[in-house]
Amino acid sequence: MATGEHRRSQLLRGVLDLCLLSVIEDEPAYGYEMTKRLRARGLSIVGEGSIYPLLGRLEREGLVETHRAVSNGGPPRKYYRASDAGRMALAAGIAEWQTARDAVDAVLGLTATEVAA
Amino acid sequence: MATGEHRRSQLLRGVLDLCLLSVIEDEPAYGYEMTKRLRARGLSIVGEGSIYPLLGRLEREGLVETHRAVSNGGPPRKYYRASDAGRMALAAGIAEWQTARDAVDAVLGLTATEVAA
DNA sequence: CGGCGACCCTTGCAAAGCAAGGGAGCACCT
DNA sequence: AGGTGCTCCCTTGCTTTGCAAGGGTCGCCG
Repeated sequence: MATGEHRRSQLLRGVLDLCLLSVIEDEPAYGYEMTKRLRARGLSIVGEGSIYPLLGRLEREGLVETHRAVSNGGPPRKYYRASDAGRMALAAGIAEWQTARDAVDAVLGLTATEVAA
Repeated sequence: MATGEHRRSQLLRGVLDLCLLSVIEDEPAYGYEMTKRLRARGLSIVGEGSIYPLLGRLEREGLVETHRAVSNGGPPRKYYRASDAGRMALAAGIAEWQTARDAVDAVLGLTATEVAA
């Protein structure tokens, strides 16, 4: 089913970074855990391969700060937390998302009232 | 720069084809006009270069049917209309979109029990 | 003492939107 | 009659971005 799984990946384009920022804004986390959090909140298809490069980019752009801490069983964890710039970028990104989302809803004829089924 | 206009392009990933299908489901249209319709409904950044390749793919996949008709001033218009498969794909795609949209909203903390705008 | 699970990271890949470019037919103006 | 401009169609390369696959470290349990 390329039509199903695959489209969902495309839909995450341009939002995944926001999701990551949002998740660590609540409280810092390490990569492995972020995938679990995302999964728990409904984004079920996000794997590690997707977020580590992204996390690296966010760090490079100064949107997140990192620090290391040991774990009880495994290599040291790398914790990520949102920086001030990260929070601002998140807020801006959320605004963009809302705008785009509403526009798409409008085009698709989903303008309110009707939910599911 | 990259943060504003650019992100919006990314957000359209995987939805543009649905938007096109939706627009021509209302009533058939030719490419040039679709961009206007999308623009009128809030998707302001969609250019011709984006939709013609996409339209070609939709036709190749049998989701749209086409026919030619003369215009009063210009080359013959190529009209596109949704096929049965196209309507089904649209319905399926809309469902995917809703799911993904809700998940993203949840992660971004926009769940907020209906702001009822 | 060897394997397993938690945890980190990198390298290719493919999809998809966009900018830019190019062309044809018709009407109107000069 | 000839030029100019609008409508309309289509193609080629580029870039971004998420994903699959693969590999590595560390500590604990069997």
